[in-house]
Amino acid sequence: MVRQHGRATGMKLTKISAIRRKELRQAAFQVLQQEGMAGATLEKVATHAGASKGIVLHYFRNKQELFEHAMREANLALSEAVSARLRQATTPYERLEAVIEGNFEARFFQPSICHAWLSLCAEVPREPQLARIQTVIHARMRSNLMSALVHLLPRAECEAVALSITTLIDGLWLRAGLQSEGLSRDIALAQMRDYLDHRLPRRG
Amino acid sequence: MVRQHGRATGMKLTKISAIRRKELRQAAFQVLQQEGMAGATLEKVATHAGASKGIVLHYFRNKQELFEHAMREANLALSEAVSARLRQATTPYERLEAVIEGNFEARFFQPSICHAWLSLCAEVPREPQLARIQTVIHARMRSNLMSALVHLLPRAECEAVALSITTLIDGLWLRAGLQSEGLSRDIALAQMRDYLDHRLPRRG
DNA sequence: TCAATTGTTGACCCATTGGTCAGTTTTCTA
DNA sequence: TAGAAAACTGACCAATGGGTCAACAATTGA
Repeated sequence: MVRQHGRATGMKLTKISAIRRKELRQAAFQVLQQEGMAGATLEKVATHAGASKGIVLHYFRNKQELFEHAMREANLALSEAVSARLRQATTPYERLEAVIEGNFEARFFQPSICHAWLSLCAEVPREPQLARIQTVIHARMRSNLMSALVHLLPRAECEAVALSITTLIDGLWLRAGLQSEGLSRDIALAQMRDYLDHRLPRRG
Repeated sequence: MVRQHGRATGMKLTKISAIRRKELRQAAFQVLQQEGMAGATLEKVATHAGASKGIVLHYFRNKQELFEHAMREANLALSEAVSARLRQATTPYERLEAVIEGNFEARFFQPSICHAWLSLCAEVPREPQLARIQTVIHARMRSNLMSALVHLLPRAECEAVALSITTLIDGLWLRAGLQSEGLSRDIALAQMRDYLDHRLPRRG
């Protein structure tokens, strides 16, 4: 809905405004992929979006706000991918798969994207806004997993397994961001399957 | 001559030179803990070590080299902790535990340290030196794990399990660096144990 | 003891960058 | 279609930070 998050004001939200903001958020994330947080300058973001530096600060209070929105935007895409898969899933196990496979879709699980993500994560401890977003992301991940796990495992184990799955996903993303050759999607998915096969009770 | 990069263990090494370098490496890592890579300026590192900016660049070519050494230093500590535990271990299972518990020793597994580590990781894709160090770290981790796993599992599964363990450790560190309250050591260790209990064949 | 080496400092340079602003162009609307 | 509002630009500013350098202090060793 954009409505540029709360910032109160009635905010008419001209079309152009919405479009430019989105362009800039995306440009910011793309620059992040190539340059990391250190090299992600306002000028580069502007250039990347085919605009001038001035306009970036016209739409975003400052650098932090820009990258905060970039993080939201990037997460939204991933989040929607998972939701879409979740909608197709009928059984608990399928819902588990939906969450996992959504997180490893080819268009997301790429070294440069993982790297951008890593850069954002590294800022989390010093940027309360980013921390909040991160919290939300983790909460949703947990919730998605739990809703499936409670039907597959004794209640007492669900929490731990949900955390393990999240941890594995994070760890694999980290690895993919670290190794330039990247960790292949197949290996990542195989890892996740291996975990589920051994941790979940046998089933048909 | 400084005999840079300690590697060639020749170790003539003026005393003062060796000491200063170590102080600076450590100061660099500490600043990283508090400020992240963005805020880790040469001036701050110098101040933190009770010296002037000039001296930092007297001992290290440039900022990259300084933080490269900081990463080496930090890793060395962790690495030695694992080695020490490994030396005490007799059975393969104990060796596994040594690696895991070494990676979660209380003095290492702290939010600020995990955070510093995260900051370093975020630079890896753009800093070939850091990438090399990271590669070495992963290689040693894998090797340590494999030497234990081959006695506990069919050969074909070892590689995957070693990767899973590494991934879990990385993921838990990441999480600890992200959440300010941090992930408690107990939970982290419980996670690892839970994984091993389900992935390794039953044993006495 | 006296040079030579090493350690150390602080001033200085320069490129970069986040952010401001005054003013110009485009778009919207009455 | 005029004028208000929004979009947009580029120049400018102040601060920061990496890196250089010349000079000074301490240490060493012959």
